[in-house]
Order: sequence, then structure tokens, then C-alpha cells
Amino acid sequence: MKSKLVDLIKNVIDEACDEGLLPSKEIPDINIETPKIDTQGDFSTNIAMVMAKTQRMAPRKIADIIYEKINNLDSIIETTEIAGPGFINFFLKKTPWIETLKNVHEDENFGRSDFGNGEKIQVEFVSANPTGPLHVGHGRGAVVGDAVSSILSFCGYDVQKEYYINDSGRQINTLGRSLYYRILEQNGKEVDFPEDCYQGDYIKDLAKELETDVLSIEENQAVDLCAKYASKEILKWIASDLKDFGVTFDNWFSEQSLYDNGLVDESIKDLKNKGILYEKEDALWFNTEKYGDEKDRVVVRSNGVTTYFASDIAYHKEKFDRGFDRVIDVWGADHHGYIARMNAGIEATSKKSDNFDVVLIQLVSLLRDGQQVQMGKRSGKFVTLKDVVDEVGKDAARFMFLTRHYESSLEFDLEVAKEKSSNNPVFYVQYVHARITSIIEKASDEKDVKEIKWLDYIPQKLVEKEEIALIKKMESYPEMVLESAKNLEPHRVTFYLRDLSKLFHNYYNKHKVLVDDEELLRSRLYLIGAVKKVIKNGLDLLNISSPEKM
RNA sequence: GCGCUCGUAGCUCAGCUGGAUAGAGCGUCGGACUUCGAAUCCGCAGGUCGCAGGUUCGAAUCCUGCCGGGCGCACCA
Repeated sequence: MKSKLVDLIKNVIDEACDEGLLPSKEIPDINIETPKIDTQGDFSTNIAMVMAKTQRMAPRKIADIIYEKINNLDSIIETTEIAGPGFINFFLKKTPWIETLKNVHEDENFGRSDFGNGEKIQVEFVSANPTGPLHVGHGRGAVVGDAVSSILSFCGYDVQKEYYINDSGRQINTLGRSLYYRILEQNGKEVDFPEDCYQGDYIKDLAKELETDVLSIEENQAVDLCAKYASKEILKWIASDLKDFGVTFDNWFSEQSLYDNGLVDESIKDLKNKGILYEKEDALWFNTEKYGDEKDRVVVRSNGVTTYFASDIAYHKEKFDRGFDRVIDVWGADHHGYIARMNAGIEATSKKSDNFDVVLIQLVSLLRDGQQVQMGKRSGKFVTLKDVVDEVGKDAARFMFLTRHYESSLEFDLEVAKEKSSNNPVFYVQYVHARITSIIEKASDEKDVKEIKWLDYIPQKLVEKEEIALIKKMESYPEMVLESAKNLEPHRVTFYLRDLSKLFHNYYNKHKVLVDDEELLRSRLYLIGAVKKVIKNGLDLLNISSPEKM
């Protein structure tokens, strides 16, 4: 609809230029917006004000010229008006709206687009260390990454979802030590369990399960063995918890494999040759400062051990080598200091830092009975993702995580998430789906209308302002999805679904669908059938169910 | 101290990338079920968009400075 208007306006301006009514042939991008207030039209444009400078004319004068021409055309526009400082407002005829209603029904992929043009994007998210179960914060990153991925692929991108496993380095060794000491404990040995080890009870559980006799092995070997075992087991938990949460990955990428395949050494060598690395005090440094970072960073420590940064450089180079046009990382906001470094690494190895985006997820705090649930990272006392999903369900948890922009912190209220009322946004939306399903069933049983289909009289029957409001909202669905993809902002979808649901409930309470007038009945069924489809379409996008009954 | 980020109704948050009279939800108060699912809806009240400048036809949005919260500043991960 908007693009039709843009074309229309463009033509009119071209014509005016040709006729010499406008001095400059320079036409800026035409921006169409939907005013908040009905009296300002269905759509409006600020083009006259934008053009004022280049044309060196008063905005209202330019608006006058466009107005004269456009008003004399036979088009989708009913009336046009000039308002305020030079806005041009358009009031559309009813029939164009009905067209979009038809689209919803007939286009199986309503809202889907090929905007991405098959561009290959990799989204890497969660990537939590396999040293303990996922907690609530990971859940938010998981849903955001997952939803962003499906929205991108809905918009024509070729998306791969990846989980990076930090299965190498010191924290894995610590994990091994933690397990080893717990085993010693359980075998009656006096152990002073180190403070830097993982305190959680899950280590004790693992200790009971490990069947290999590690007591008879030399300590270092035993710790290695424990580390391998524990990280493997914990990764299984993580994968399973994520699956229950509706999150799956196309690829699980092991950090250790980078070392095993020599990729870390290779990229270090490569950077050395390029003169990007230098030695200082026995360590190897990357001159990230030249790339805009605050200071240079160590890649290989003086003891010969590589830092995480080293493997991350190799990893991201490898991503681009795999042929991704664009790489997106979803990180916790506490890692923001790492972005400049990563950009430097990518620029130095692949010259692709422009194709690299980081989505920073803000913190989640959990609320129970209005009180914040305290979570001590050290103490090992934290609420796991699994606990939350078990308690409130997958749908509610996913929706809740998407009710905020990812970069604003989120209060997750367990009571609200469990509530079956309009307080709980996911029920509010799902209720619409169930309600419409019920009405359609009733129409079939009691009114004998078995089929919802297009009928030529529908445009004449759907005239209520609540009906037009619903159609307008549905019309904006594809654009909303696209904006959500462009900005990597899945919360737009949840907000949209709430708005659409609100409009439906509003309509429902004011107008009856199951009326005696058969034409009106069939028309209204056609309308609410479309609403049902769009609701399901949006919930599918977020991998949230659309129940027929609740 | 330096850097990043946020500051919008009592609370939790949106705000279409610079547009017209800044919007939702929750909460308060008052209404609506003999009628398609009241798990719903309607109405009232609630604002110096942290403060002060600047950019221009026009600023919650962009720039600068201050105030206040969060986070980050390792040869850690």
C-alpha cells in the first residue's frame, strides 16, 4: 500500500518538474508514515517539507502543487489534504484495504519476503561455558538469538544458528578439578574444596555418576579425565534444556577443534606476518589500539598459553572463511568491552568488521511475590533456565523474554508468567486464537457455514471502524516483520501481537460475528479468520504455540 | 579516573531511525455478562520525556556539557 503511494507521489512530482512547476529535479526519498490520529489520514507524507530546501520554496506551496495534481487522479485515494506545516494526508478508499485482507487468506506466506536475497548469515548465541547449567540470563539470549534467526530467515536470509562451545582453557580445567575433589570427598578423603572451584550441587551429582576409577590415576590425568567427562555431560544438559525451551542449533562448534586443527596457530602466524602482533615482556600483543580499541591486547601470554582472544580471532576468521556474508554474535551486556577487540581481530584477519554485529543482551532479574530472587554467582545459588521453563512453561517464558527491547534490562515476574489473565501477555494473545477458533467452530455447527472464503460482497459488508482498524493493522504486518529483521529487534513482533490482539478483543466486544444476516456473517468470519492467521503467523515466528482451546 | 550504556505516567516499558496533540500494560477509581469464550472490554485520573544549552521549519529522538543508575576497564574467562 505504501509503495503504491510512493509511486503515485513520485509520478506527480516528476510531472510537476517537467511542467516547470518545480525548479529542481532533485527528488529525495519519499517517506510515508501512518499518523497516530485518524483525523490525519490513513497515511501521510512529509515530502513537501523535505523538499523545501532544494526547491527553495515554502513547504505549503510545494504541497499545494502535489495536492492539485494528485487529487485529480483516479486512484486508491479518496481524499487528500494539506495540514500543519506542510504534511500531505491521504484518506484511502475502502477497497484497497480489502485487498490486503484477501492477501492474508490467499498468501500462504503472508509477511514472508525475499528481502535478504539468500544472503548467508550466521547467528551465534548462548555459547555458555559447559561448566554448569544454563541460568535465566542465558534464556534471554537464547530466545533473542533464536527469534532473530527465524525472523531473518522469514525475510529471505539463509541463516545458520550456531553454539560455540568453550571446551578448552582454564575454566574447563577448573571444572575437572571441581569434579575430582568432589569424588575424593565422596570416597572419604579429607579435601579442602577450593574456593575458585564450581560450588554447585550438580558437581556432586556428576561425582556419583562417574564410573571410571579416577582414584588410581595420577592427579593431573584424573583431572583431565574429569574435565572431559563433566563438560560432555553438562553440554548434554544444556542441549536438552534448550530443546525443552524450543531452541535448537544447526551447528555446535568446539573451541578445542580450532586448536586441534591448527587454526589458532595459523591465524597467529598470519597476524605476525602482517606485522600486527608484536612482542613485549615475553608476551605476544595485538595492536588493537590502532583499530580503535582502548589499548593493545595480549594474544599469547608470557607462559606460552594463548588467551581467549586468540581463539576468538581464529574462530571469527573461520566463520567468514565458511562463506558467511554476515556474522551476528549475541552476547551478555557485560561483554561490551570486548566488541572493539573483536572488531579489530576481524578487520585484521578478514577485513569484514562491517559485516559483524553484536547484539548485547541486558540483564534479567527474577521476581517472585514482588521480591527479587537473589542469585549469587559465587555461591552457585542461581535459578536455572530449566526451573523457570518447568514452572511457567515454554510459551510464557519465551514471550516474556521478548517483551522488552534486548538492550533494556528485564524484570521477569514468575507470578505474572503463570497467570491466566490479561496480565500475562502470552495468554492475552493466545486467547484471541482460541476465541476465534471457537467462533468459527460455532459458525460451522450452528450456522452451517463450513467454509470461509472470499465473496464479492465482502467489501460492502465490512464497514465498521473496528473492522477497518483490524485490516489496517494486518496490512502493516509484513512491514513490521521486515523492520524487525533489519534492526534485529524481535520485540517488535510481541508488541505487534499485543496490539492486534487488543484490536480484536475490542472489536469482539462491540460487534457480533454470528449474526443472522448471512452475508454479514460470512464477511465477518472472513475477517476474523484472517486475524487468526496473522496471530498464528506471528506466534510461529517466535516459536510459541497457537492453541485452539485453552 | 577513562570508556560504553540507560534515564519517558506511581510501577514496568514502547515510541516506526527528525514529524502534527508523547503512547501501552500494570496499579487506583468507576462501569459492561439472559447475547459468538468476562482468561474479555469501556471510561476517568496520571507527563518539565533527568537538567541546561546547541543544530532547524520541527527534537523524547541528533551534538556538547552536567546530574544520577548499570556495566566494563587483566599476560581472566
